[in-house]
Amino acid sequence: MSDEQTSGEGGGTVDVLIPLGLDQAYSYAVPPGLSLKVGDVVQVPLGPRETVGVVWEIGSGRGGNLKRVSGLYDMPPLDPALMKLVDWVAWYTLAAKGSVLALALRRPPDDTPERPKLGVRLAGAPPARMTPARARAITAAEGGLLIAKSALAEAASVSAAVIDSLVDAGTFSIEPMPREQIATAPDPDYAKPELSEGQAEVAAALAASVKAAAYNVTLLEGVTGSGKTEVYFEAVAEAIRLGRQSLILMPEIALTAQFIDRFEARFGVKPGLWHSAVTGRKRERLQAAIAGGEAKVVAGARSALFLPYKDLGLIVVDEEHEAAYKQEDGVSYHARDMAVVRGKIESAPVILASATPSLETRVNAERGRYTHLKLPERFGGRELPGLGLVDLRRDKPERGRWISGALVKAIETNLEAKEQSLLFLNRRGYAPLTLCRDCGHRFQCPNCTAWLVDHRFRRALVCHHCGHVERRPHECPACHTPESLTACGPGVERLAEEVATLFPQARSIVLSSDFPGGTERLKQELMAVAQGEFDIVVGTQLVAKGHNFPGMTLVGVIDADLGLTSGDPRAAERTFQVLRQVTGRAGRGEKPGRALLQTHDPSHPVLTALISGDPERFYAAETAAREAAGLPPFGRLAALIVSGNTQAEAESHARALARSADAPAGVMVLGPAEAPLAVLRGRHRMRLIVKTAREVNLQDYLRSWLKRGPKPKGSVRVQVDVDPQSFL
DNA sequence: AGCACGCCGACT
DNA sequence: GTCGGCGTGCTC
Repeated sequence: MSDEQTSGEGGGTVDVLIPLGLDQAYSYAVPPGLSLKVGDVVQVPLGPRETVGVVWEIGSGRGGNLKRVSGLYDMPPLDPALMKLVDWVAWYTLAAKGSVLALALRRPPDDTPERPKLGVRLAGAPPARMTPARARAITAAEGGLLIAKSALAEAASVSAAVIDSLVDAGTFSIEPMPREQIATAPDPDYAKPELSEGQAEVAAALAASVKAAAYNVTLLEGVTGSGKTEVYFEAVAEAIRLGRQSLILMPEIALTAQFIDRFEARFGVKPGLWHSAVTGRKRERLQAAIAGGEAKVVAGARSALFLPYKDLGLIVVDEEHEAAYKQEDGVSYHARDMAVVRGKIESAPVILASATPSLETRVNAERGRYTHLKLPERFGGRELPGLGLVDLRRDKPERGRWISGALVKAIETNLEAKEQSLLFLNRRGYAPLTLCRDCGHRFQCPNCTAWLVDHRFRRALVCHHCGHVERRPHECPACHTPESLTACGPGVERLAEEVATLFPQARSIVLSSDFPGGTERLKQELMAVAQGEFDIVVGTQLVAKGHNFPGMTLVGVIDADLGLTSGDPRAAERTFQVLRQVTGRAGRGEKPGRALLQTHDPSHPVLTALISGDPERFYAAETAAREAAGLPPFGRLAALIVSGNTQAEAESHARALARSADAPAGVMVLGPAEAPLAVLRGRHRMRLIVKTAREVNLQDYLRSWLKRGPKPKGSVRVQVDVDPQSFL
């Protein structure tokens, strides 16, 4: 009888969860001779075909005519902790259990033998006939090291054929490459950093929590340059010393060469890297190394959360406030919150690192759910930039100009001192609105409610919301007056025009995601800026993070009010974060920096808090403003995304929820502005803010609502946006 | 995820 | 008249 609970013998039944959009595990009969336990990966018939699945439960199978389990895969069973995570994430996100399992389940191993990569080595005499290409290849191969053929071809900028010919000539020998080391042990004492007293203290506290091997969450807050990474690396080092695994989660874009270099400099080897571009065999081998416990440190994007760690001793979520942690298609989850849940399940400490923590994380810290550690100083004793406001109501640029007198002066001073300036305007294109001088016609997107943005360089009007593009006509489409169209408001392109007029002698550049020539060129230009090749940089959000510009001593924010009035309940928070980041670009090198923010509302709490340098003030002001506006307080918010085939349909579903008799209090319907991707795919979404009383179990409520609700034509998906741990 | 069923537009 | 578009539903 007790055997029934631990294993499904021949004649019994098992419930198998299949990694598809199914919410229930299906029951199958266990064939004679097979013994199955929970977590086993099996093959089962599903409809006309065979599928992989995981034994989720034993013996609760309904009677009747069940299909049989076809077989057991020769692979390690799913870890109970991972199963628990799948159950929890499915419950929390209201996603089908099977879809969540799909995130966690490894593909059954590919049993075709791995073909070793071939490498070449300089081994013989030069060929009888020497050509420039051959000479380059030979030079590149000097030193007698074994080099992958493709890498050598790339390095010598020759084709693979040249290398092949040199192999035939006997100049190169061809040998199988040794398997790339995927899990070389990092050395916790490879290069210990020099930490300030304050940093060492925080590092010691983090290391202690790793040693304690218990769940707890620490918010590690420190401005850019305060040494956050160095400090959490000490926690990672401690985990390595204990022989346990660490996961460093980061936004996909942050998995850069810079981070890897820093890791390698600290630990002597690269971390295991997990992101969407790691595919095929490499992915399989890394998974195996993680499951086997050989991979000690994994740095990965959000999907790394569902990897089968053997002995997870630490989770770090770098840049915890980043929106990239939100998965919006398929299973909709916030990786930071799920990381906390995984930490809880695995009894591992979790570190949330950020220079600009999100409000919900602050709330959790304030309530004592998270420990709050701060790194106040910048590393090397560098000072934070001085911040100042320019009141545009007094210092008003002339019509069609956007740079105030005070800012012009500051730029001039900087130019004379041969120091760099950054003008920040978070608006791509030339002008955000185009209208007809004659009849007042405004160019609006045919799909959305957004204005079309004038992109002069591309000679087009573009909707930044859904991607719609049209030609900029020469006459007004409404009144047909020729050449009557006029640009309203500034974008970075227009600002660059003004810079060229005001400072014709300065070397300037515009950097935005529209940069002609793509990401590669953009990277080169960022490098050029860092090397001081430009005097004035005009840029969007893109310049706010990542690259360090040591020569940048002035940051001018053209419109600090931008984004404060957008109706999005998180607008103020995002503005605060981006302004803090971009003003932090000033004075990262030898010389101190300063930042000037142009505003029409100098007493705005976001700006006064920013100027004060104390983020807590922003948080306090934001909380008060919310209360005054009748918005639900932080920590009691969740967002529900309702989608339908049309916006009207989605809206009506959303209203139906808001109206239903037992709905949680304070449901608000917001516009679809936060879901540009969904709009791109032709699906309109609504975002609801749901306020709950503490007693309401939001997930269970929504789940039941979805079951009995007005069966929508489209799909209803739920993303819980804030308040991750209230039901933990 | 696949695969079947089912109801409206341009074609041998 | 049908071929086929993909929306919807089902799989123990």
